[in-house]
Amino acid sequence: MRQGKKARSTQRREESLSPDRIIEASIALLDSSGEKGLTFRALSERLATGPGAIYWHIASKSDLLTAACDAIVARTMNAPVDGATPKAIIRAVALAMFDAIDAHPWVGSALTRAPGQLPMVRVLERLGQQLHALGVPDKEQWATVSALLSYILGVGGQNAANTHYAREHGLDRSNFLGEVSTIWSQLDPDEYPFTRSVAGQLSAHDDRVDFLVGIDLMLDGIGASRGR
Amino acid sequence: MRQGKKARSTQRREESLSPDRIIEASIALLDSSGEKGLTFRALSERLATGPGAIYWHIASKSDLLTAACDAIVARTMNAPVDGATPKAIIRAVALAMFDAIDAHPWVGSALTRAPGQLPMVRVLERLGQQLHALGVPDKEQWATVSALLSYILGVGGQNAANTHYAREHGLDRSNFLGEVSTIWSQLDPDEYPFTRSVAGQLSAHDDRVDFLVGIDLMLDGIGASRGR
DNA sequence: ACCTGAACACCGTTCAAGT
DNA sequence: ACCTGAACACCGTTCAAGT
Repeated sequence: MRQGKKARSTQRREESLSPDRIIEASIALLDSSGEKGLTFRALSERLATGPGAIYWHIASKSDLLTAACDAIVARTMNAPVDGATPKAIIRAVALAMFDAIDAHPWVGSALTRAPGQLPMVRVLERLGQQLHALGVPDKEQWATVSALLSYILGVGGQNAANTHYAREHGLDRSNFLGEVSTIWSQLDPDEYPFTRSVAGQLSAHDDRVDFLVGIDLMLDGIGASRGR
Repeated sequence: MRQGKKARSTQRREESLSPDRIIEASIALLDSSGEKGLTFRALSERLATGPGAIYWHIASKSDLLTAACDAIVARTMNAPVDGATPKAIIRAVALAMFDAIDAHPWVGSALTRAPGQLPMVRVLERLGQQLHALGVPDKEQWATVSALLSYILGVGGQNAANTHYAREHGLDRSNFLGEVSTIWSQLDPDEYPFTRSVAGQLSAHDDRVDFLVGIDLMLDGIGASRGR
C-alpha cells in the first residue's frame, strides 16, 4: 500500500480542491447534463466532497457558470485563426464562437448573462481589433462591435434554447426542427403567409451557413457605408 | 349588501381565475420584481388563491412565462407602425421590439427561451413580409429573417442581462455602465487595446441609437448584395 | 487554511380532499 | 369543473464544528 513520493503528491493534487478542478468538473457536468445538471450537490459528489467546500473557492453559482464559460471562450479566442483580410478574420472568429457554442450550448446563455465580463470582452477585443484594421472610424467602432457581438450572442442564445428545448422534450435537434416546421405550416394562411412559406426551408437549412449569412450581411453593410 | 346583476357578474369575473387574469398578474409581477419575482407562491398570493389553483389553468412556469411574453409581443406587433418603404417598416418594427424589451426586460430572455413559438413567430412574420416586399429571393428569405431576428434577440438578451445584473447589485443602469467602463479602462493595454480604447464610448452611448446602427448595417448589407 | 454536512429558506409541481 | 393547501423532491447558500 506504500506509494512513491511522486504518485503520492500527484494524487494529493488530484484530490484537493481548486478553482480549476471545480471549473473543469462543472464543464463536464454542463456538457453531459445541460444547464440544469449543474448543481452544487451533483458537483460536490463528483468531486467527492460536501457542497459547502465549493464555496471556499467560488463565490456563487453565477460566478461558477461565468468562469466555466470563460474557460471555453478563452480556449476558443486563443486558438489561431486563419484569414488574410480583416473581414476574413472577423468571419473566422465569429465562426469559431459559433462552433464553440454548438459544442457547448450552455455557453450561449452563460455569455449573455455575464454582460461586460471577461468572456464577452475576449470576443469584443478580437472583433474590435479587426474593425480598427478595417479603418472603421473611432466614433463608430463601439456601435459596430456591439452590433456584431449582439448578433453572435443572439444566435448563440437561440442555439442554446433549441438544444435545451429539444432535450426537455426528449427530441434530437432535427426532430425538433421538424416539429416546428409542421406547426408553422399549419398556421393561418391569412395571418402568417410568410412563416408558412418559409416553414419548408426550416428543416433543410444549415445553421452554420445561416449564421455566416448574417455575419456577411453586416460586413457588407460596413463596406456599403464605407466603400469596400 | 345586495348587488345588482351587472355588478355581481363583474365582480365574479374579477374574482374567478382565468388564464388572462393569471397572465396579467404575472406581467405585473415581472415588471415590478423581475424574473425571479415570478413564483407560483407570490402569484397565488396576489390572486388570493393557492399555488395549486394556477395549475388548473396553466401547464407550467415555462408556459406561463411564454404566455406573458406573448401578450407583450402581440400588443407590440399589432400596433400600427409608420414607414413608407419596406426598409423603413423593418426599422420601425425592430425599434418597437427594442422599446418593448426596454420597458419589460424579462421579455428579452423569455423570447429567446421560446424558440419557434408564437411570440417569435409574430416578429418573424412582420419582418418576413417586408423582406418579401423588398424582393429578397425566396431561397434567401429564411437566412435573412433569421439573421435580423437573431440580432434583435441578441440585443434584447443583453438588455435583459444588463437590467438583471444592475438590479442584483443594487445599481441603476448608468451606474452599471460606469462600473463596466471603469473596469475596461483598467485592462492590460497590451492584451486589450481595443476594449480600453472603447471604454469611454460606453458610458456616453445611446442603446437605442446603437441598436439601429446594427439594423441599418444589415439593411445596407441586403442592399449591397442586391442593389438598393 | 480548508473542509464537512446539517440546516435554512426557498423553489416548481403534485394530489388527495373539498365545493 | 374548479379550487385548497399540505406534501414532495428538490434548490443555492450559510455556518458551526471539525482538521
